[in-house]
Amino acid sequence: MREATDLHANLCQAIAEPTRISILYALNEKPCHVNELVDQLKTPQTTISRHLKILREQSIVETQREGSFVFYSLGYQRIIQALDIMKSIKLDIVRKEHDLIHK
Amino acid sequence: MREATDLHANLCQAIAEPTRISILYALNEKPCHVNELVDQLKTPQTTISRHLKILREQSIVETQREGSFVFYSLGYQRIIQALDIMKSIKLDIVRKEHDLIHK
DNA sequence: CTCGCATATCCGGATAATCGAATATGCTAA
DNA sequence: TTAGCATATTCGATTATCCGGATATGCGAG
Repeated sequence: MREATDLHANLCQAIAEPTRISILYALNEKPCHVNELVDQLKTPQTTISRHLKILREQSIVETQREGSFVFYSLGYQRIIQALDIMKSIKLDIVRKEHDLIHK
Repeated sequence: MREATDLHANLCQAIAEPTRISILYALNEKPCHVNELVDQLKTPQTTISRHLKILREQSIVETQREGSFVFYSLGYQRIIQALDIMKSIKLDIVRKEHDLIHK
């Protein structure tokens, strides 16, 4: 199952980057065009477009042209469920570390 | 929330690698010591230990010494839930691609 | 067609991840 | 103590990832 695991890892890899995580949560609120993401995340357009390309290549997001704008939206809403689980685990870990330090 | 997102991404990053995914699924079956993983995954011991270190640093796995062996186990079982969601999404994507090709 | 905005790609350079052999450390038993 | 197995770390080399400025492409308005 090497190959399947590689594909699995590729998908995980695609969401394992701070800017891309922010993009996914933003798109979960509502579909956006590129410049909305640029403004919202205060990140250069070049950088946003590069990350969007990575998400597109993994089919995590979908695009729809509307005039000169390109709207992005989540292809699979349950990617947010997976991210939320990871977030809650991280929260548990941080809390546990904090408790250890403070006796 | 840049910092929180970075931590979130670090955790995601730690699970986004084929060998580490295989290790996590193996540990989900049962706790193992290092050489069991080496045999099971047919991967050099150096490589396994390096990946285990990364998982340890993120508190994803826990260790317990027993004599000269070190047993590893999952620190948070729900990491498997997150991985399963990602796997099911990947499966959907692959199926969709397949359907497109075969009309 | 041309202009201008929206978006995508190209480029070079910096940083980080991966590998496995070699080597070090830790523990047990004799 | 020493021998030997289990595990961890160091090393150098390779490969991947990231950044953002510069630039290219796509589309609508005029």
